[in-house]
Amino acid sequence: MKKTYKVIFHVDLNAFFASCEMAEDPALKNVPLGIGGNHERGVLTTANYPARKYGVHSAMSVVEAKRKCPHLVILPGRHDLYQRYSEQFFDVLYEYTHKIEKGSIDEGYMDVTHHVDHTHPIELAKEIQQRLLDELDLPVSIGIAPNMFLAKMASDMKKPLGITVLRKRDVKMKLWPLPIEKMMGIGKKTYPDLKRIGIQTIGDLVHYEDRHKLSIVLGNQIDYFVDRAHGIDHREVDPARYIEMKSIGHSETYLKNLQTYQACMDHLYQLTKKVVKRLEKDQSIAKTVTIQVRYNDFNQITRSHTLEHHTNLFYDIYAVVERLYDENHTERPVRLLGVSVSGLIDASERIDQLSIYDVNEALTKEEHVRKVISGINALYGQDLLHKGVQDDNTKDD
DNA sequence: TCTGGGGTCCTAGGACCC
DNA sequence: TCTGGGGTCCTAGGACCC
Repeated sequence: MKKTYKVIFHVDLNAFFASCEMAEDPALKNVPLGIGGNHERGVLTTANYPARKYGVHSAMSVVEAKRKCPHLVILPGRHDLYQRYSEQFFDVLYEYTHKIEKGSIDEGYMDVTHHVDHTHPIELAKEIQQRLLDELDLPVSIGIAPNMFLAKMASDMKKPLGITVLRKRDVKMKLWPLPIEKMMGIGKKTYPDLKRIGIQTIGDLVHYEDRHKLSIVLGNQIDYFVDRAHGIDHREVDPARYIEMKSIGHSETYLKNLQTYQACMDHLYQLTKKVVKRLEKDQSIAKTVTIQVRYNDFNQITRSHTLEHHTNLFYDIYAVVERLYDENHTERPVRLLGVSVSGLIDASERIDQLSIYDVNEALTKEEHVRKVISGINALYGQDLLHKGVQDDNTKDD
């Protein structure tokens, strides 16, 4: 018989980056630990639970955290290590089902509807939690609910090492009393607006009568949020989501603001190198190049340019970065620079684009000519190499 | 609280095409 | 020619999440 409801787990690694470091070095387990850049402009990405006792938490500036907890140990963060742990974490989950949607590096949704035919959901959650602790030394909280939204809200209710069930009939007692800013999707901009019109809790949102006033704050997301507040969420756990990366970027905040054009270009060059390295590693090619410039007053601009064809060649991408910066350079001190690429596709798809020609010859010729021509592209802002190709097959309407 | 770095998604206007 | 309607792509900014 077909079930009329689903059983969704949201599995959330507790203090993930810190937990990885503690798994690697158990001596860190009982000391307050934060992960982040240990300098004046540093911010913590994670704090372990001993550190949280001092009021230290993620997104807190390192200066502030040290004030609250002078003996806080701060480690710089090793993303490759965390990536490996994350993969092992998901490998354990995949042993139970492949209907898993990654939420981020440290959380995922599992649709275990069919698995719980023969195991009680709570027993299954306990088993998964214990295994992750035994095998990887990683603590998780698990939310159990009939949909993704409620599972997510549930996993947040008890940390660390919590298991929380949130059924439809629990919504009134467990969800509605929560402050509105705890709701997924309500951030620090929307929260004050909701408060201003008298909404403090998720329950207040459910019972709000002036729909017009509410729509001014929530726009056309209004139905989305009201549904969620009722505990309604029809999304399916979608394993394909978030598997394919949509953009790759690097950015840096500088200890001292950059004052000169040359200093900015030097850093943009390095950032572009990092981005291209990752493009190559992922075997992807990109179509749009974006730079980000944040000034000392925290105002920021983004400027982007879309190429006529996808590429992962350094000289192609850097030529665009250089031109975008040239066009937007000012005397204002620069706090942060960023380079990112988007419109990513698999590198093998480029061959498909050229398949009407002799593939091998077209590719080698292209690789060769592009390096030479990218400088000219930078000057004229167009892709000269492909202009001729394009003109042959566009006029057809 | 003087505010990182990795991302995703949405909106809105303009260009351009049919 | 005094003015449309639908669709897609590009660009810039912004909100949000971990």
